[in-house]
Amino acid sequence: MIESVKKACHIISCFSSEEPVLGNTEIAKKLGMNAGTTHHLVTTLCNEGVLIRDHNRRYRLGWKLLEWNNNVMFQQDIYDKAIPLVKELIHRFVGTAHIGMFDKGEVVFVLKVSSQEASPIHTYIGSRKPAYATSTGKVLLSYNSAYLQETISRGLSMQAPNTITDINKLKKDLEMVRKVGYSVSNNENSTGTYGIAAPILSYSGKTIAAVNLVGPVSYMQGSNRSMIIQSVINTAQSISQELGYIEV
Amino acid sequence: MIESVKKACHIISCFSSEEPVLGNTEIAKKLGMNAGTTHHLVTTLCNEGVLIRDHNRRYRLGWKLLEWNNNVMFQQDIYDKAIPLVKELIHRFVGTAHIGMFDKGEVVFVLKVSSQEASPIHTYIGSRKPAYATSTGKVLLSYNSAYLQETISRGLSMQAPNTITDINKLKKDLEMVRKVGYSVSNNENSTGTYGIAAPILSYSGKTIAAVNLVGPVSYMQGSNRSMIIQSVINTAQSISQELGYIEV
DNA sequence: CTTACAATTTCATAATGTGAAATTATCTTA
DNA sequence: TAAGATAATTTCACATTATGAAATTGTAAG
Repeated sequence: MIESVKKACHIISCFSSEEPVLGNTEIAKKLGMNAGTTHHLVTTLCNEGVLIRDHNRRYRLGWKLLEWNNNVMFQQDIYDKAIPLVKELIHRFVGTAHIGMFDKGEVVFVLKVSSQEASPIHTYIGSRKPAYATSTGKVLLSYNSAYLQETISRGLSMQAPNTITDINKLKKDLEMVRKVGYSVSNNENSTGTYGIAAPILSYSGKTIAAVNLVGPVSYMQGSNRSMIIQSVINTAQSISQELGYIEV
Repeated sequence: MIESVKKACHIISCFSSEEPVLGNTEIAKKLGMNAGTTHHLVTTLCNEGVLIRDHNRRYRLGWKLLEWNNNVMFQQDIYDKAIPLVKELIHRFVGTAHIGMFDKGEVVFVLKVSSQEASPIHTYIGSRKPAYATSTGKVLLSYNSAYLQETISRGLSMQAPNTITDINKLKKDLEMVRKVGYSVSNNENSTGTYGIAAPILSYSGKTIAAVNLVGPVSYMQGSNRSMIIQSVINTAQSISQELGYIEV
């Protein structure tokens, strides 16, 4: 555990959409660090292109991160192969599709695509939601008890009217997900939205990600609900096959 | 200059689309570092979520980078304001539009949007090209002599049939760019493509970025060439105005 | 011009990262 | 399946390096 590297990471994490520009002392205060130390770290990060220094001697995130990010994308085998398949989904129906992966009790969205007419959804690539409160998350939990354990240990809290906050109820729900092969999130994560998700399997048959389609409750529960479910499952299966998974 | 942070950055930069997965010793060799030291750094980066460790104990880039990246995006004032304007451009014409900014002798593309029917262009968000060989780059060079100096000092080399490799020729070209207010790259950067770029100015009137439209030589030089030029210039001006620049 | 606050630099000291070597794990090949 | 080869990980003494208090310089506001 190398302290200075850890600190450097924390410094980068200080920046957000709310606070895109920070001064040296601001950073130091936020992290409870000495201003001199902070300054050394910040200067190093500037030299590496990770931060950029203003003419006002304030700091912002730099280009290096864009470069790194692209490599995260490429690295995700799943990514390239999934894009066209997910796009098909949003052309067939109106809504927003995500691919989510599990990390530390949460779902991280690694892909987001919306139909032109879709109502806006508050997610973005890289953003996170509690696993137990999302359709993608519940798929991932239902196929991996270690994930479930990790999630439960962090506690369940109300996110929207129907969030499942009872552990036994959650386990029942996940059992059902395993049985039917898809998960549903109805007003569990944000009010008014309804998601349907299905598992993406790696070549080895392990559930490594989930695709979903999210839309307004009324639309998703409407006449083509069963068609949507089938399509989401099909998309997930196609992606799995692209990844080399062979159905038994 | 904090060594361990510098090293950590270099480790992250080791990963690329060609080598998305690396082992500890591979990294160490690539950077000429001790394997033990590398291991400590890599472990720290894993704990921070910047890297992910395989079940084979090999490493890939992690989620943290996605999170950070999103903040780079948000932070770019230019970004939010520019997207709708650039989209207009690619709806009017067929092609790929970029916004590029200068960094260390190169253009970094911070935005890329293509028309549905556009032929693929080998760029992506975060990718780089030599400044002297691209339309966006030449705009940035023509308004900033420090940029030009930096670029020249790194040398000019052939990128495509028409790349300008002579310093004086380049200077002449940049003079013209300043005069007409836009730049043209005709087979200078990749064979068969033609780009037209115009400057984006900040509130203070400084050229901070450039927009371009890229397409096949035949199309771009065709009947609506002058209309394209005018539109690119207009787009650039609209973005500048969005950023608070007031024309004198 | 003065005051106040933030950024930067300095420097002695303590803490921390370093790398050679040992150990353990994994993969290859016979 | 065992032996050999290669890679990952751990250990530890030492030297390097980061640390933070304080001094200095820079900047903004009144």
